[in-house]
Amino acid sequence: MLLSSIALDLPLPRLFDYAVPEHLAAQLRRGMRVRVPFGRRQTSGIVVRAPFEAGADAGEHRLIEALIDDSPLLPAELLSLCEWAADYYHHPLGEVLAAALPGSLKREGSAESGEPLWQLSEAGRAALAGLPERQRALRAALQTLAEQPRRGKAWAPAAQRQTLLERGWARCELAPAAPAPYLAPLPLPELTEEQSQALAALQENGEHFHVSLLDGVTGSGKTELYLRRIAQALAAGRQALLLVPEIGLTPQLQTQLAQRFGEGVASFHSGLSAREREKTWLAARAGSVAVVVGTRSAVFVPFARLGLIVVDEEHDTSFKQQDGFRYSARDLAVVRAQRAQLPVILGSATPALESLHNARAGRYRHIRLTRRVQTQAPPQIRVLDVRGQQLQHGLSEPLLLAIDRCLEKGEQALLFINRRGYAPLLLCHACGWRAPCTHCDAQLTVHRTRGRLICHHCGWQQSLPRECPSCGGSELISVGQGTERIEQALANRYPRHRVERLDSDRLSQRSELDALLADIRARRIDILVGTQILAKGHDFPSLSLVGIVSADQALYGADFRAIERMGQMLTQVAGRAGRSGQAGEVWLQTHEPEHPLLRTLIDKGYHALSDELLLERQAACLPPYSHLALLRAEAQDAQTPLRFLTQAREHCLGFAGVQVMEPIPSGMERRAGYWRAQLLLQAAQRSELHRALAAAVPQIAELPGARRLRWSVDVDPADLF
DNA sequence: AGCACGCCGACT
DNA sequence: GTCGGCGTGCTC
Repeated sequence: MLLSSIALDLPLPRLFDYAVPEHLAAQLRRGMRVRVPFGRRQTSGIVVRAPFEAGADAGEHRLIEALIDDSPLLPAELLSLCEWAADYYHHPLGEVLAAALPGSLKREGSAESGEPLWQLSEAGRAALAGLPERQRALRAALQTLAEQPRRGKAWAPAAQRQTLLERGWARCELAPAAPAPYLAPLPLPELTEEQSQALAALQENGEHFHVSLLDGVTGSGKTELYLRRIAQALAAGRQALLLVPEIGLTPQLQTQLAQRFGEGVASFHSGLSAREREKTWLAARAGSVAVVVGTRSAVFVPFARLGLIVVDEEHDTSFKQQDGFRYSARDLAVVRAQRAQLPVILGSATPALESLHNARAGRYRHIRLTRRVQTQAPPQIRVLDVRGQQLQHGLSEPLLLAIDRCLEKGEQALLFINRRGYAPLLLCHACGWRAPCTHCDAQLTVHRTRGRLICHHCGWQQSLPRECPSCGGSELISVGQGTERIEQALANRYPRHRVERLDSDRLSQRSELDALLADIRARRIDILVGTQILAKGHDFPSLSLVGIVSADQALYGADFRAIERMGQMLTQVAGRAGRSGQAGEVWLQTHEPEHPLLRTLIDKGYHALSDELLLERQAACLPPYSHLALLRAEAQDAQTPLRFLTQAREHCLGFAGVQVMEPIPSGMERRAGYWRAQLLLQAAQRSELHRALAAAVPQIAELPGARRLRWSVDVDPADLF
């Protein structure tokens, strides 16, 4: 009896073997979707192991009911990447595959795209001689195929094609679309000397696997180098994948891509409809789209002839999926490139410490761009010691005066504060009551324009109270600053100038963002207030002043990556200043002007900071000098997660080189009504950590309590909360 | 995850 | 007497 292993979209760490009906045996191949009975229902799955002879001990097997695809929906390269990822992240393969498929193709759904290519098999050639004269139609079909492979369906009637497949006399593959000829639009922007050298370095290993860390200050022209390398891939008849942190926020990049590659560019991100995503996915697979630009999940888009992967802003944490299947798209991009033997470029002005460490270790080629294309001087960060200073809504007098001067010169100013809303806390002056979220260990944020109190952790909201719910007092004060408050304060101070706010609250609609960015470029906006959204790759041509309202939050951050993040964010925001001709000034308000790491960043820059942080990490045995995995658990009461993790811990113990900490409540223990806890595993060698997880995770899944709570494995966690 | 089976509390 | 709560077990 022939069996085939099928991956089903279930949270179970195993495959299911089904019996293969005779008439399907010849056609069934890895990567095809099949319909199978499962329990008392029907579901669909993906063939992971092609038909194999059942061993003597084979138990009972139900029959595969039908094929959904004529040819494998998942190309071999992608399927094996998913298998690798399931293994590495210790996540069920069926769920990994579900994450890799666009929603509409997860179940049934026809995947007709491009032309099928039919070829005669060895068995078919052999059968040709022995086929009786009477079966004229079948003979004719076989004869046609024997002459040459055929595209499409017109070469034989459906019945005969079906028979050929069933008997294994023919195979049907997706025929790769012919590459569209790539014509470089002229003239291309001229490269600086430094850019030319970097481009030469990027080309050095040709089209084979190598990782280039393109480490270039903001404005040094990394994007142009991506475009050149992509153009080279296209000219060689290949396709390219460009991963970006958040696509909706980078319309400029989209425009540049469209200008350079025209219709050959397609995007892939959550802002698109299921239909649009499916279209891009299938077009890339068929080879009929040249460049795919997409967010995290685009790392799973199949390609007929992938030739290059670029990860822009590789340090960005949005490449890490934060729930369910917790993969890192940046890391998977490198693995994918390695397995497919392609070059990959990781680009950033502020590379992750992991990437810098890989570059130092010689695993990545480190290519640096230190000069800006348009201005000579990088912006100088000036520290504003605000201790004891009179602050107006968090803004100090010197900063306000700097804004005055900036506006007088007719230039634009940008105020950065990494907090949405009006104020992070509502406090009763009479009794000290603070507005809490009833579902989280957090305060509600005041949103004055909407007249609401909103929890930024679970989304819960209520209307803004007029009196204190605790004592009835009427003096409720907003403590601290958010973007709304800064916006309002500046609008009041500068009534004749236009002040706008840019944060995720304002970005409900894409058209709004476009209009806002257009207004900024046309200098219709004088002051822009916003969160880290501002740091992400926008060019503001006449921006001469950047004010960072406070850097202090990050300095007290509990996570071991807090300072690294702060350095990245401040460097990225500061990089917005002075992009065309003017030098630009950056002011940073802080209560900790002497903080040594803040000093390093300001006086010597991000790379000096990262050098120091790497030393600290080495001394503390933290990543990238060790490897972490976090077991997370949450339940509706406080004890269940800790109890579960205590049991889970037993299964993690006893592996050489792996340290298993005690389970502890998470940084914010209660969130969205759930009590959360975590268990940290640490190992000097990745292989040791992997060995422990491979043994422990299936056992943990079998724990009696495992079904009464939510739990997950987080390999290479982005944060320890 | 579904979807069953199975054994204890308040209802027509 | 039964409707239905969710604990436990299984799915090739």
